[in-house]
Amino acid sequence: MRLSDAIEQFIKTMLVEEAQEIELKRNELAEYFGCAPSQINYVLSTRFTPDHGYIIESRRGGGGCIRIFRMEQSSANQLLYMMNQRIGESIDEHSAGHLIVQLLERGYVTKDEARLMQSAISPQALSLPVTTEMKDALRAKILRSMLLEVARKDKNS
Amino acid sequence: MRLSDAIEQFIKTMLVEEAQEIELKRNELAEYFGCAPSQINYVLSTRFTPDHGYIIESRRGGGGCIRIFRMEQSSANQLLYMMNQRIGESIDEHSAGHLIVQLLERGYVTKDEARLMQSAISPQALSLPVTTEMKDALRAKILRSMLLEVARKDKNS
DNA sequence: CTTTCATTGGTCAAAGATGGTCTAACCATC
DNA sequence: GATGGTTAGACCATCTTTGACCAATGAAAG
Repeated sequence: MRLSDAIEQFIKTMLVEEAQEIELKRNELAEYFGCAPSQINYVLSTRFTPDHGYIIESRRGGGGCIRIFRMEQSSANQLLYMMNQRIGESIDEHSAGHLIVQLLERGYVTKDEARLMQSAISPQALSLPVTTEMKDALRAKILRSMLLEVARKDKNS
Repeated sequence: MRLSDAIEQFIKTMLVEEAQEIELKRNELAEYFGCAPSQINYVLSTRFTPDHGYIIESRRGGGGCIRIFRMEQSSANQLLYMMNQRIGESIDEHSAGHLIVQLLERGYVTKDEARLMQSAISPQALSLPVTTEMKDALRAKILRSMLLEVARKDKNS
Protein backbone atom coordinates (compact mmCIF):
# COMPACT_ATOMS: atom_id res chain seq x y z
CA MET A 1 0.00 0.00 0.00
CA ARG A 2 1.11 3.52 -0.70
CA LEU A 3 2.62 5.42 2.19
CA SER A 4 0.29 8.32 1.50
CA ASP A 5 -2.73 6.08 1.72
CA ALA A 6 -1.54 4.59 4.98
CA ILE A 7 -1.08 8.02 6.51
CA GLU A 8 -4.45 9.14 5.17
CA GLN A 9 -6.12 6.11 6.73
CA PHE A 10 -4.35 6.63 9.99
CA ILE A 11 -5.54 10.21 10.25
CA LYS A 12 -9.08 9.37 9.20
CA THR A 13 -9.27 6.61 11.77
CA MET A 14 -8.18 9.05 14.44
CA LEU A 15 -10.80 11.49 13.27
CA VAL A 16 -13.52 8.91 13.55
CA GLU A 17 -12.50 7.42 16.84
CA GLU A 18 -11.29 10.47 18.67
CA ALA A 19 -13.46 13.32 17.57
CA GLN A 20 -14.15 15.74 14.80
CA GLU A 21 -10.96 17.48 15.65
CA ILE A 22 -7.52 16.04 16.19
CA GLU A 23 -4.15 17.43 16.92
CA LEU A 24 -0.89 15.90 15.83
CA LYS A 25 2.83 16.48 15.71
CA ARG A 26 4.22 16.47 12.21
CA ASN A 27 7.60 15.09 13.18
CA GLU A 28 6.20 12.38 15.42
CA LEU A 29 3.87 11.17 12.73
CA ALA A 30 6.66 11.22 10.17
CA GLU A 31 8.87 9.24 12.51
CA TYR A 32 6.07 6.76 13.15
CA PHE A 33 5.78 6.12 9.43
CA GLY A 34 9.51 6.38 8.88
CA CYS A 35 9.23 9.05 6.25
CA ALA A 36 10.20 12.62 5.59
CA PRO A 37 8.17 15.16 7.57
CA SER A 38 7.18 16.90 4.37
CA GLN A 39 5.36 13.71 3.43
CA ILE A 40 2.78 14.65 6.03
CA ASN A 41 2.24 17.96 4.29
CA TYR A 42 1.84 16.15 1.03
CA VAL A 43 -0.89 13.95 2.44
CA LEU A 44 -2.65 16.88 4.04
CA SER A 45 -2.55 18.97 0.90
CA THR A 46 -3.78 16.21 -1.37
CA ARG A 47 -6.37 14.53 0.84
CA PHE A 48 -7.49 16.91 3.56
CA THR A 49 -8.37 20.05 1.68
CA PRO A 50 -11.61 22.01 2.08
CA ASP A 51 -12.86 20.26 -1.05
CA HIS A 52 -12.43 17.04 0.87
CA GLY A 53 -14.31 18.51 3.80
CA TYR A 54 -11.41 19.32 6.11
CA ILE A 55 -9.80 22.39 7.58
CA ILE A 56 -6.17 22.48 8.66
CA GLU A 57 -4.58 24.76 11.24
CA SER A 58 -1.04 24.67 12.47
CA ARG A 59 1.46 26.42 14.65
CA ARG A 60 5.24 26.29 14.43
CA GLY A 61 7.86 26.58 17.11
CA GLY A 62 8.18 24.78 20.41
CA GLY A 63 4.98 22.98 21.26
CA GLY A 64 3.76 23.56 17.75
CA CYS A 65 1.29 21.18 16.16
CA ILE A 66 -1.16 20.54 13.36
CA ARG A 67 -4.90 20.51 13.95
CA ILE A 68 -7.34 18.88 11.58
CA PHE A 69 -11.06 19.57 11.65
CA ARG A 70 -13.77 17.73 9.82
CA MET A 71 -16.13 20.41 8.60
CA GLU A 72 -19.57 20.19 10.06
CA GLN A 73 -22.67 21.41 8.37
CA SER A 74 -25.68 22.59 10.26
CA SER A 75 -27.84 21.33 7.46
CA ALA A 76 -27.82 19.63 4.12
CA ASN A 77 -28.89 22.81 2.46
CA GLN A 78 -25.93 24.63 3.86
CA LEU A 79 -23.52 22.10 2.47
CA LEU A 80 -25.18 22.10 -0.91
CA TYR A 81 -25.21 25.87 -0.95
CA MET A 82 -21.52 26.01 -0.16
CA MET A 83 -20.74 23.44 -2.80
CA ASN A 84 -22.70 25.46 -5.27
CA GLN A 85 -20.57 28.45 -4.39
CA ARG A 86 -17.45 26.34 -4.67
CA ILE A 87 -18.35 25.13 -8.12
CA GLY A 88 -18.88 28.61 -9.41
CA GLU A 89 -18.52 29.07 -13.13
CA SER A 90 -15.78 26.54 -13.55
CA ILE A 91 -14.36 23.48 -11.86
CA ASP A 92 -11.74 20.95 -12.82
CA GLU A 93 -12.26 17.24 -12.88
CA HIS A 94 -10.41 16.40 -9.68
CA SER A 95 -12.08 19.04 -7.57
CA ALA A 96 -15.46 18.00 -8.85
CA GLY A 97 -14.66 14.44 -7.94
CA HIS A 98 -13.74 15.45 -4.41
CA LEU A 99 -17.06 17.21 -3.94
CA ILE A 100 -18.98 14.18 -5.14
CA VAL A 101 -17.09 11.95 -2.74
CA GLN A 102 -18.10 14.30 0.03
CA LEU A 103 -21.75 14.02 -0.93
CA LEU A 104 -21.35 10.28 -0.67
CA GLU A 105 -19.47 10.33 2.63
CA ARG A 106 -22.05 12.58 4.18
CA GLY A 107 -24.84 10.37 2.98
CA TYR A 108 -26.56 12.76 0.62
CA VAL A 109 -26.23 10.40 -2.29
CA THR A 110 -25.82 6.65 -2.66
CA LYS A 111 -22.74 5.00 -4.05
CA ASP A 112 -24.47 4.38 -7.36
CA GLU A 113 -25.64 7.96 -7.54
CA ALA A 114 -22.14 9.21 -6.83
CA ARG A 115 -20.80 7.01 -9.61
CA LEU A 116 -23.42 8.28 -12.01
CA MET A 117 -22.44 11.83 -11.17
CA GLN A 118 -18.77 11.04 -11.68
CA SER A 119 -19.47 9.44 -15.01
CA ALA A 120 -21.47 12.45 -16.16
CA ILE A 121 -18.47 14.73 -15.76
CA SER A 122 -15.77 12.22 -16.65
CA PRO A 123 -13.25 12.94 -19.38
CA GLN A 124 -15.07 10.57 -21.71
CA ALA A 125 -18.34 12.35 -21.18
CA LEU A 126 -16.70 15.67 -21.96
CA SER A 127 -14.28 14.60 -24.65
CA LEU A 128 -14.81 17.56 -26.92
CA PRO A 129 -12.50 19.49 -29.21
CA VAL A 130 -12.51 22.52 -26.93
CA THR A 131 -10.18 24.11 -24.42
CA THR A 132 -9.80 22.87 -20.88
CA GLU A 133 -11.37 26.12 -19.71
CA MET A 134 -14.51 25.42 -21.69
CA LYS A 135 -14.69 21.92 -20.32
CA ASP A 136 -14.33 23.20 -16.78
CA ALA A 137 -17.13 25.66 -17.40
CA LEU A 138 -19.33 22.96 -18.84
CA ARG A 139 -18.50 20.63 -15.97
CA ALA A 140 -19.56 23.33 -13.56
CA LYS A 141 -22.95 23.58 -15.24
CA ILE A 142 -23.56 19.88 -15.31
CA LEU A 143 -22.45 19.42 -11.72
CA ARG A 144 -24.54 22.32 -10.51
CA SER A 145 -27.54 20.93 -12.28
CA MET A 146 -27.08 17.57 -10.58
CA LEU A 147 -26.40 19.20 -7.25
CA LEU A 148 -29.69 21.02 -7.54
CA GLU A 149 -31.37 17.69 -8.07
CA VAL A 150 -29.73 16.30 -4.95
CA ALA A 151 -30.96 19.30 -3.01
CA ARG A 152 -34.46 18.85 -4.33
CA LYS A 153 -34.49 15.22 -3.34
CA ASP A 154 -33.28 16.05 0.13
CA LYS A 155 -36.14 18.45 0.66
CA ASN A 156 -38.76 15.92 -0.24
CA SER A 157 -37.43 13.32 2.11
CA MET B 1 0.53 -18.10 -30.44
CA ARG B 2 0.54 -14.35 -30.70
CA LEU B 3 1.78 -12.35 -27.78
CA SER B 4 -1.40 -10.30 -27.61
CA ASP B 5 -3.52 -13.44 -27.48
CA ALA B 6 -1.39 -14.86 -24.69
CA ILE B 7 -1.73 -11.70 -22.65
CA GLU B 8 -5.45 -11.62 -23.34
CA GLN B 9 -5.84 -15.18 -22.16
CA PHE B 10 -3.75 -14.55 -19.09
CA ILE B 11 -5.89 -11.63 -18.03
CA LYS B 12 -9.13 -13.42 -18.78
CA THR B 13 -8.04 -16.41 -16.74
CA MET B 14 -7.31 -14.13 -13.83
CA LEU B 15 -10.70 -12.53 -14.20
CA VAL B 16 -12.43 -15.89 -14.10
CA GLU B 17 -10.46 -17.42 -11.28
CA GLU B 18 -9.90 -14.42 -9.08
CA ALA B 19 -12.97 -12.30 -9.35
CA GLN B 20 -14.83 -9.89 -11.51
CA GLU B 21 -12.26 -7.34 -10.75
CA ILE B 22 -8.49 -7.61 -10.89
CA GLU B 23 -5.64 -5.28 -10.36
CA LEU B 24 -2.32 -5.48 -12.12
CA LYS B 25 0.96 -3.68 -12.61
CA ARG B 26 1.63 -2.82 -16.21
CA ASN B 27 5.39 -3.12 -15.90
CA GLU B 28 5.26 -6.40 -14.02
CA LEU B 29 2.98 -7.95 -16.58
CA ALA B 30 5.15 -6.66 -19.41
CA GLU B 31 8.20 -8.10 -17.74
CA TYR B 32 6.46 -11.43 -17.22
CA PHE B 33 5.75 -11.61 -20.94
CA GLY B 34 9.08 -10.07 -21.86
CA CYS B 35 7.51 -7.37 -23.93
CA ALA B 36 7.22 -3.61 -24.05
CA PRO B 37 4.88 -2.11 -21.44
CA SER B 38 2.91 -0.42 -24.17
CA GLN B 39 1.99 -3.86 -25.42
CA ILE B 40 -0.25 -4.18 -22.40
CA ASN B 41 -2.06 -1.03 -23.43
CA TYR B 42 -2.48 -2.43 -26.90
CA VAL B 43 -4.11 -5.56 -25.56
CA LEU B 44 -6.36 -3.62 -23.25
CA SER B 45 -7.47 -1.20 -25.91
CA THR B 46 -8.21 -3.88 -28.48
CA ARG B 47 -9.71 -6.62 -26.30
CA PHE B 48 -10.96 -5.12 -23.06
CA THR B 49 -13.14 -2.26 -24.17
CA PRO B 50 -16.68 -1.58 -22.91
CA ASP B 51 -17.97 -3.17 -26.08
CA HIS B 52 -16.18 -6.31 -25.03
CA GLY B 53 -17.75 -6.04 -21.62
CA TYR B 54 -14.87 -4.60 -19.66
CA ILE B 55 -14.10 -1.40 -17.86
CA ILE B 56 -10.58 -0.20 -17.25
CA GLU B 57 -9.37 2.15 -14.57
CA SER B 58 -5.79 3.09 -13.91
CA ARG B 59 -3.58 5.25 -11.83
CA ARG B 60 -0.09 6.56 -12.50
CA GLY B 61 2.73 7.42 -10.17
CA GLY B 62 4.22 5.45 -7.31
CA GLY B 63 1.95 2.59 -6.32
CA GLY B 64 0.00 3.05 -9.52
CA CYS B 65 -1.86 0.17 -11.13
CA ILE B 66 -4.44 -0.91 -13.67
CA ARG B 67 -7.83 -2.27 -12.62
CA ILE B 68 -10.01 -4.31 -14.90
CA PHE B 69 -13.70 -4.94 -14.26
CA ARG B 70 -15.65 -7.58 -16.08
CA MET B 71 -19.28 -6.87 -16.79
CA GLU B 72 -21.63 -9.77 -16.86
CA GLN B 73 -23.33 -10.71 -20.05
CA SER B 74 -26.87 -10.33 -18.81
CA SER B 75 -30.07 -9.62 -20.65
CA ALA B 76 -30.12 -6.33 -18.84
CA ASN B 77 -26.78 -5.40 -20.26
CA GLN B 78 -27.85 -6.55 -23.69
CA LEU B 79 -30.54 -3.94 -23.50
CA LEU B 80 -28.16 -1.33 -22.22
CA TYR B 81 -25.87 -2.16 -25.10
CA MET B 82 -28.71 -1.65 -27.54
CA MET B 83 -29.54 1.63 -25.90
CA ASN B 84 -25.94 2.59 -26.32
CA GLN B 85 -26.27 1.86 -30.02
CA ARG B 86 -29.44 3.84 -30.12
CA ILE B 87 -27.74 6.86 -28.65
CA GLY B 88 -24.98 6.81 -31.19
CA GLU B 89 -23.07 9.99 -31.78
CA SER B 90 -25.97 12.30 -31.22
CA ILE B 91 -29.29 12.38 -29.44
CA ASP B 92 -31.82 15.12 -28.85
CA GLU B 93 -33.18 16.06 -25.48
CA HIS B 94 -36.56 14.48 -25.96
CA SER B 95 -35.21 11.11 -27.06
CA ALA B 96 -32.69 11.10 -24.27
CA GLY B 97 -35.40 11.77 -21.74
CA HIS B 98 -37.45 8.98 -23.17
CA LEU B 99 -34.54 6.63 -22.87
CA ILE B 100 -34.01 7.47 -19.24
CA VAL B 101 -37.67 6.85 -18.50
CA GLN B 102 -37.24 3.44 -20.08
CA LEU B 103 -34.36 2.71 -17.75
CA LEU B 104 -36.53 3.66 -14.81
CA GLU B 105 -39.54 1.68 -15.95
CA ARG B 106 -37.45 -1.40 -16.48
CA GLY B 107 -36.00 -1.03 -13.05
CA TYR B 108 -32.39 -0.51 -14.08
CA VAL B 109 -32.18 2.73 -12.17
CA THR B 110 -34.01 4.23 -9.23
CA LYS B 111 -36.20 7.27 -9.45
CA ASP B 112 -33.47 9.42 -7.92
CA GLU B 113 -30.89 8.07 -10.33
CA ALA B 114 -33.15 8.76 -13.27
CA ARG B 115 -33.61 12.31 -12.08
CA LEU B 116 -29.89 12.77 -11.68
CA MET B 117 -29.38 11.57 -15.23
CA GLN B 118 -32.05 13.91 -16.51
CA SER B 119 -30.49 16.82 -14.70
CA ALA B 120 -27.08 16.03 -16.17
CA ILE B 121 -28.36 16.44 -19.72
CA SER B 122 -30.96 19.09 -19.04
CA PRO B 123 -30.98 22.35 -21.02
CA GLN B 124 -29.53 24.18 -18.01
CA ALA B 125 -26.65 21.75 -17.78
CA LEU B 126 -25.93 22.16 -21.47
CA SER B 127 -26.66 25.85 -21.86
CA LEU B 128 -23.75 26.67 -24.10
CA PRO B 129 -23.27 29.05 -26.98
CA VAL B 130 -23.08 26.28 -29.54
CA THR B 131 -25.29 24.76 -32.17
CA THR B 132 -28.04 22.29 -31.37
CA GLU B 133 -26.04 19.65 -33.22
CA MET B 134 -23.11 20.11 -30.90
CA LYS B 135 -25.36 19.87 -27.87
CA ASP B 136 -26.89 16.69 -29.19
CA ALA B 137 -23.44 15.24 -29.67
CA LEU B 138 -22.41 16.24 -26.18
CA ARG B 139 -25.62 14.87 -24.72
CA ALA B 140 -24.88 11.57 -26.41
CA LYS B 141 -21.46 11.38 -24.80
CA ILE B 142 -22.70 12.20 -21.34
CA LEU B 143 -25.58 9.80 -21.60
CA ARG B 144 -23.40 7.00 -22.93
CA SER B 145 -20.98 7.54 -20.10
CA MET B 146 -23.75 7.27 -17.54
CA LEU B 147 -25.27 4.27 -19.28
CA LEU B 148 -21.95 2.48 -19.01
CA GLU B 149 -21.99 3.16 -15.31
CA VAL B 150 -25.48 1.72 -15.02
CA ALA B 151 -24.32 -1.40 -16.82
CA ARG B 152 -21.39 -1.73 -14.52
CA LYS B 153 -23.42 -1.23 -11.40
CA ASP B 154 -25.44 -4.23 -12.39
CA LYS B 155 -22.91 -6.51 -10.82
CA ASN B 156 -19.76 -4.85 -9.63
CA SER B 157 -20.80 -2.99 -6.58
C1' DC C 1 14.00 44.00 27.08
C1' DT C 2 16.64 41.93 23.43
C1' DT C 3 19.17 38.36 21.50
C1' DT C 4 19.90 33.80 20.62
C1' DC C 5 18.75 29.31 19.80
C1' DA C 6 16.32 25.03 19.88
C1' DT C 7 12.06 23.39 18.24
C1' DT C 8 8.50 23.10 15.31
C1' DG C 9 6.06 23.31 10.87
C1' DG C 10 6.13 25.07 5.52
C1' DT C 11 7.71 25.30 0.68
C1' DC C 12 9.57 23.93 -3.32
C1' DA C 13 12.12 21.45 -6.55
C1' DA C 14 14.21 17.19 -7.92
C1' DA C 15 14.15 12.32 -8.17
C1' DG C 16 11.56 8.13 -8.41
C1' DA C 17 7.70 5.28 -9.81
C1' DT C 18 4.09 4.25 -12.54
C1' DG C 19 0.95 4.26 -16.52
C1' DG C 20 -0.35 6.59 -21.45
C1' DT C 21 0.28 7.97 -26.31
C1' DC C 22 2.04 7.96 -30.71
C1' DT C 23 4.41 6.15 -34.50
C1' DA C 24 7.36 3.50 -37.31
C1' DA C 25 8.74 -1.07 -38.28
C1' DC C 26 7.24 -5.65 -38.44
C1' DC C 27 4.50 -9.47 -39.84
C1' DA C 28 0.59 -12.26 -41.39
C1' DT C 29 -3.07 -12.81 -44.54
C1' DC C 30 -5.20 -12.36 -48.78
C1' DG D 1 2.58 -6.61 -52.61
C1' DA D 2 -1.40 -4.37 -50.36
C1' DT D 3 -3.73 -4.27 -46.18
C1' DG D 4 -4.37 -4.32 -41.43
C1' DG D 5 -3.27 -6.07 -37.00
C1' DT D 6 1.02 -6.40 -33.80
C1' DT D 7 5.17 -4.94 -31.36
C1' DA D 8 8.79 -2.04 -29.54
C1' DG D 9 10.49 2.21 -28.19
C1' DA D 10 10.87 7.08 -27.60
C1' DC D 11 8.66 10.56 -25.25
C1' DC D 12 4.87 12.32 -22.18
C1' DA D 13 1.74 12.88 -17.93
C1' DT D 14 0.81 12.05 -13.29
C1' DC D 15 1.50 10.84 -8.57
C1' DT D 16 4.70 9.97 -4.70
C1' DT D 17 8.69 10.58 -1.78
C1' DT D 18 12.59 12.87 -0.17
C1' DG D 19 15.65 16.56 1.13
C1' DA D 20 17.50 21.07 1.29
C1' DC D 21 16.32 25.40 2.77
C1' DC D 22 12.88 28.75 4.88
C1' DA D 23 9.70 30.70 8.60
C1' DA D 24 7.68 31.07 13.05
C1' DT D 25 7.47 30.47 17.93
C1' DG D 26 8.77 30.25 22.57
C1' DA D 27 12.23 29.72 26.09
C1' DA D 28 16.72 30.61 27.81
C1' DA D 29 20.54 33.69 28.08
C1' DG D 30 22.45 38.11 28.30
